Amino acid sequence: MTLRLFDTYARAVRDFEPLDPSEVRMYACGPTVYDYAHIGNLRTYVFEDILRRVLEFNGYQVRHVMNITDVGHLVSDADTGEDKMELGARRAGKSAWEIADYYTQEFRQDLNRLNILEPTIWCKATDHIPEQIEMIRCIEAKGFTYRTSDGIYFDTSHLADYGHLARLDTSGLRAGARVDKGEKRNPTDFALWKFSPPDQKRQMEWDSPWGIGFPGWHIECSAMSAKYLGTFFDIHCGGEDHVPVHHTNEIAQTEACHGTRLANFWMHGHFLLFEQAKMAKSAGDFLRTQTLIDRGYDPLAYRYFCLGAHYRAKLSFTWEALDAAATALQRLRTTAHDWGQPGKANLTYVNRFKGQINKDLNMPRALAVVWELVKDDLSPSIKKATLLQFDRVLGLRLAEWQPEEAVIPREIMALVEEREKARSAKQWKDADELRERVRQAGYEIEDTPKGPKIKVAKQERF
RNA sequence: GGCGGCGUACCCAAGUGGUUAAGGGAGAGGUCUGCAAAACCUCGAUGCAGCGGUUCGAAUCCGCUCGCCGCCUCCA
Repeated sequence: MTLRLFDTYARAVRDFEPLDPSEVRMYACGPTVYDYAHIGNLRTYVFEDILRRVLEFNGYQVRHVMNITDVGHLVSDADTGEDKMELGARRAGKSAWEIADYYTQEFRQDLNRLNILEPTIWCKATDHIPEQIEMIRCIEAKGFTYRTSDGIYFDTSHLADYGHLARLDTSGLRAGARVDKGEKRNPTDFALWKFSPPDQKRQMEWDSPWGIGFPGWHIECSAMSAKYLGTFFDIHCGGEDHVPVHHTNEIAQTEACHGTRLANFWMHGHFLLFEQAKMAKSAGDFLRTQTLIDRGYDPLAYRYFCLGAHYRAKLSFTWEALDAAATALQRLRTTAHDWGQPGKANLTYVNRFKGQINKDLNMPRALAVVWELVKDDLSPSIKKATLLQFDRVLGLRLAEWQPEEAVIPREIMALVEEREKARSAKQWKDADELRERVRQAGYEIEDTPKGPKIKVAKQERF
């Protein structure tokens, strides 16, 4: 069964064939660690995680590289703004290095909460300054650079097919219409190396053949991916917003230096919408995994929610939809738990599931197969084993889930016992009154053949 | 202004030319229960923003209209 993936470069779904049969090499653009990640950012990492798991499900070994951008990402892409790291540091009254460490750890916690597998290799931009300088020298030697008063720039007019990934119509771009072009020769030119301001000592700066300064944003990905994956690898992915600038420029740099378009497949996750607009850090509502936890949600409910939509479609976040996901996930967990020990997986179902995930990661359809399995009258042990196979891709931690043993306060237990006495005496009115008192205290009584079960009442969320 | 995309039931969302328009949640009815809850069963869009067109056949292709969003500014 062939794995088919959408390639932004070709604007088409293509059969996936690894360049090297022994290992699939993928690079995913990581975070700029100057602030927390919001759940919109994290949707893209969920998509990349699914991609990786689907590759592994297909039997490939995956070398997954992710960068940490801890320098050089300017506030404005006109290459004129302040470095986000320096800005974040000043705002927090800490050093840029401390800020980077802090938000890197927070990001890794987010990944863990969403059961996103960590990359095989993490790489920080600041750990690879020599590699970046070397690549800029390479680009310079091939004649693609020029110098301005504030840095070394890439001359995009030297590349005949610059912007192909984004289908950029460079002649139609209105130079300087919204952004001051500065000393740039072409509106699409971008900085490879920025000089430190002459009157100012930056926290992050390095010596280079061109002067003291720091690398531009795009060069780190080209340089580090070349180091860890080679100059032409299988898949490069990121958010859809990276298509027109960041990935376009990565390709330009690599084409100039190595003569390849960097990756065989370019894949992009689409935005999460919140109140009909893309979730943005600038807008007030900035939801994080911690926000969800504070509201009483398991972060994996958000993961399940993401699986309900195709990665190449915008997804509207609503609390009602997250509730739906949380409920569905909980049902899946309890049902699977009740199935007991896994036996042998059902191959027909596994193949149907695989058919969906291999169709450009059609997770909504894959979930439909999941629910069909749940309702099927196969034996519980077969269903359990089959579902656990699915979970290698779904990543919902279904195998390790256990019903929560809530700690019930003694006074609540006393009320429950009292109610049991009333019930055995068939004093229904008293029993119902006691149930109500327990509910007022925030607990629900569920009568089962084995006696009453007490749970923490579901929170009202609105 | 230019370019790209979207509009499917109460909510989220598959489906992109051909059997009865996936799935989840909510809701309604039912089974069970002293009552509830949970669970299970059943139901749910004769229609896919609107209007035209192409076709034996369209949610799916084309045109127009309306509404929304993204990119061209930092951005997952």
